[in-house]
Amino acid sequence: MKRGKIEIKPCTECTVSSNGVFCSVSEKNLGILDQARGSNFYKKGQTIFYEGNHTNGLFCIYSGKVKLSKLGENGKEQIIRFAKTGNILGYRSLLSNDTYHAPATAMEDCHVFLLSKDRFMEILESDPKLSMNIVQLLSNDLKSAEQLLIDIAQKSVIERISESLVLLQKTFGYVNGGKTINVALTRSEIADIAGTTTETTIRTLVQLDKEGIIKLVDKKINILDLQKLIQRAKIYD
Amino acid sequence: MKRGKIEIKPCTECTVSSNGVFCSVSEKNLGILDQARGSNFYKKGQTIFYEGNHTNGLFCIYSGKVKLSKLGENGKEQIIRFAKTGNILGYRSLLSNDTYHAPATAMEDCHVFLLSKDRFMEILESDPKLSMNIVQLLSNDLKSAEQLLIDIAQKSVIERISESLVLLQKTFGYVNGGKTINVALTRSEIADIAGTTTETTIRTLVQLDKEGIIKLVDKKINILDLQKLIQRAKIYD
DNA sequence: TAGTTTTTATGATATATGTCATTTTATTAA
DNA sequence: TTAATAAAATGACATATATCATAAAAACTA
Repeated sequence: MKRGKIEIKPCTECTVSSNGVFCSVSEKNLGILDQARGSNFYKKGQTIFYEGNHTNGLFCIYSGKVKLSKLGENGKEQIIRFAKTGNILGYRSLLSNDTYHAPATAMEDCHVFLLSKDRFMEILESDPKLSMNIVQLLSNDLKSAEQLLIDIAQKSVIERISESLVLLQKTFGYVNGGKTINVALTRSEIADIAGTTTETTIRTLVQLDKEGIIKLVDKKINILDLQKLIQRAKIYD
Repeated sequence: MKRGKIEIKPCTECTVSSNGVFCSVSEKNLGILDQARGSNFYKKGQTIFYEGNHTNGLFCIYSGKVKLSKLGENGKEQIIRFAKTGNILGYRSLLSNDTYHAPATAMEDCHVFLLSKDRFMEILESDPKLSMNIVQLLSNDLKSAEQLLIDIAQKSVIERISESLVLLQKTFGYVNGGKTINVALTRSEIADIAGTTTETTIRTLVQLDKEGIIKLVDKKINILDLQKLIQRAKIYD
């Protein structure tokens, strides 16, 4: 963990995102954030918080990619959201005074800041712009969750898999401007986004490959025809 | 529509709920609400707002029951939430400056107050307690939506139908302390909660009836053994 | 009250997707 | 580099649930 190599900027000089919830916060409050924040590293595969743990603060991703999932009664995982550099985590549970209900797992090595609940609430109360940002964040999450709900309830597997790929490309983009989706996932994890099994996911990806819509190269997924993929996903918006 | 018979109290004397979002609002702001509110009646089956319509305000249910659904690409409906006396509607779209994404339909005759967006935002900005309530409301909605998502993705039909019945009983209670769920729904609507078809819903309800867990009397559904129903739904929380 | 429409009920059948088993291919560790 | 482990791929088969068809009952409505 060559921590010394990573240059970590203070919150007051943060440039990781242009539309994060803290972007509109005052210089003074950013200073408070700096003093209050703790810093954690997580290796790929590590759990950032466990389902059922009591909420102790807010996480802010400085680098890396995170998946938020939820475990069904049978133990099967459902991925409900992704988070990347500049995003915050844990606010849902924190704000409804709840235990965490969706375990977060590092999809690659992550550098994450932790802000205590008390300190966050303090800044939140003194900054109406921030609370408006949080409201918008929650609204958008709710909108996505409802959309995912209806997709899983009503779409076929190939539509859901296609949609999952579109979501991944929208969220993480391409590897330096190419056609390769900029995130590494196993087939089983893709299954956990689309709400299906690993085998069915493999078969479906192979089918999309044969149709010339995507190209599978090892674990990399290239999107050859995004328009067709969106069509296959029956996304109209 | 014997409107004269219904006694409508001003917001300052509102007693319809003890935990509504406006319950903690100051007397002064309640007065403003009174002056600002418009009043609408909707007959059973009428749509309160349509998907895609531009957001013009916030709805507050004075009496009646409402279902919020979402239409899939194939036109099939998925019910995502219910609202009843004291609940508010339309805040999700309003707060993310969006068109409505979930049409709301009156499940019985409804009396609904309408508050303009501007006036609501005005009160919201002047009342930190209110904005905190809204944050909590959104958090809870998000939690439920994620739960419903994983249920529909992973549970079997009988589990989902059982869970839907438990939800209905929790939300609307029993008809005067008895065993009859205090809401009238068609089998097709129950299917739209559980994310299945009308036929499968009918068969499943008959099965639960045969098992002695519920008792179907015309359109009324009686819950004979709530504990067993919860077990059947695989609800553990 | 009779007639029309909607809802509930039930059977027969189809099918998408899950499950289980096995092989091949990658990835990781020793 | 080899061994060990994990992931991907593919086939055979099972099954839950959808779909289609029809009938019976209930709820409107003229």
